[in-house]
Amino acid sequence: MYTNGVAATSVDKVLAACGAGKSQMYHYFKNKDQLVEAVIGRYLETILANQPAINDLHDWAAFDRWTEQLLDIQRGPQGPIACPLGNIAGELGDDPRVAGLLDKAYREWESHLARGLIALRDKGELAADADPARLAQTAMACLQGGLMLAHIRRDITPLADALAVAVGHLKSHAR
Amino acid sequence: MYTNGVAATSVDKVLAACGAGKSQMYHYFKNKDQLVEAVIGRYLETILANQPAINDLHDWAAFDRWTEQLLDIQRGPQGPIACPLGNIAGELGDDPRVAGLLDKAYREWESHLARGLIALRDKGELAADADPARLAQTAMACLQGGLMLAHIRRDITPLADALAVAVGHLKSHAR
DNA sequence: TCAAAGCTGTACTAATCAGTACAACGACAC
DNA sequence: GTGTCGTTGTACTGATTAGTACAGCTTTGA
Repeated sequence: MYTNGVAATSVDKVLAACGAGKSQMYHYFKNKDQLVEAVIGRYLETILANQPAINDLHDWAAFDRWTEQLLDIQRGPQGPIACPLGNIAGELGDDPRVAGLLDKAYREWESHLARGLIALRDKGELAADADPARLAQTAMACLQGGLMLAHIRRDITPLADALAVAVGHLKSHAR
Repeated sequence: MYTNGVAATSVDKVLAACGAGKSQMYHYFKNKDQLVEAVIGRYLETILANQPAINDLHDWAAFDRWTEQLLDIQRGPQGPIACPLGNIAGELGDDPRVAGLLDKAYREWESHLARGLIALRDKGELAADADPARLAQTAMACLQGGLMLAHIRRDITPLADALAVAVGHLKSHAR
């Protein structure tokens, strides 16, 4: 589903790939939509597991370490890879049900950034009137766009620049 | 295709929607892939036609008018809408052929921004060592991510903030 | 030991898919 | 008029789709 899209990935292909029978699929999932729902959940888990630095945003330098970790993932052998959630968003974002799930997933992702920003605010290193959730949302927008362009271009530069702009924007609220 | 994705939109549905027969489709297009190719071209035309302000980026204030125009589109009755090119990128971006077409389309889009930046540089209002193409690319990344989040959230804020950050970044190179 | 409940393999259906075959249509040159 | 070429409608094919039916398997609990 990540590589070829959700619609182009039939249930039969999924089952063949994992060596399971059809009765298993329809025993554990009501239909393909519910499978996709589980896939979205798995995407978020994988994404967060791949960027552990997002859990240690205790100072401003940690944000730089986080972006460096993101860039390192994208420097892999197969070139820049797309964000799985972004892929789903493009294909199924008009479906209100899927949009809701994606919204939740992104908010969870952003909450890690917001947590770091709140810690900085509590330490007096972020302006008291700064809005951590909104700042995190803006950073996520830059990250997502950078990922998408980097994937399409097979070039990490758009992501690197977008992340630099995003973190620069966060730091512009530093105290 | 824009609403439901490419794979979920059968050739038969397209033909039914426009009242054409199958022989017409396969007379003018070799196969569905070529139809998709034409759709991508049409997407770019529509996108550029919807933001005429991108052709008049003669001073810094014009960049603000351009972002305001983008936001006005998204303030429409049906809420924030996704970028058609971004949708295709999510579903088919792993296909090298499609990725190339999207890359070309985005470069064409960005070239309008770069043209404005070059004009500013020639007037001495942009730093001489600034890279217009790269700045345009970064702005596009922010724009794309903002569009995607705004669409998923049914809220224009992520796009507004991302655009503000993008133009702020451009202006940070002003002379 | 036995029955119930949970689990799985295989075969199937009806619908839909992209693409083809082919006859017939229209305009236009001569 | 007539033949040619570009165009179109309709019917079709074989493959694939999501989902179901059902029999048989395994585990569990008493």
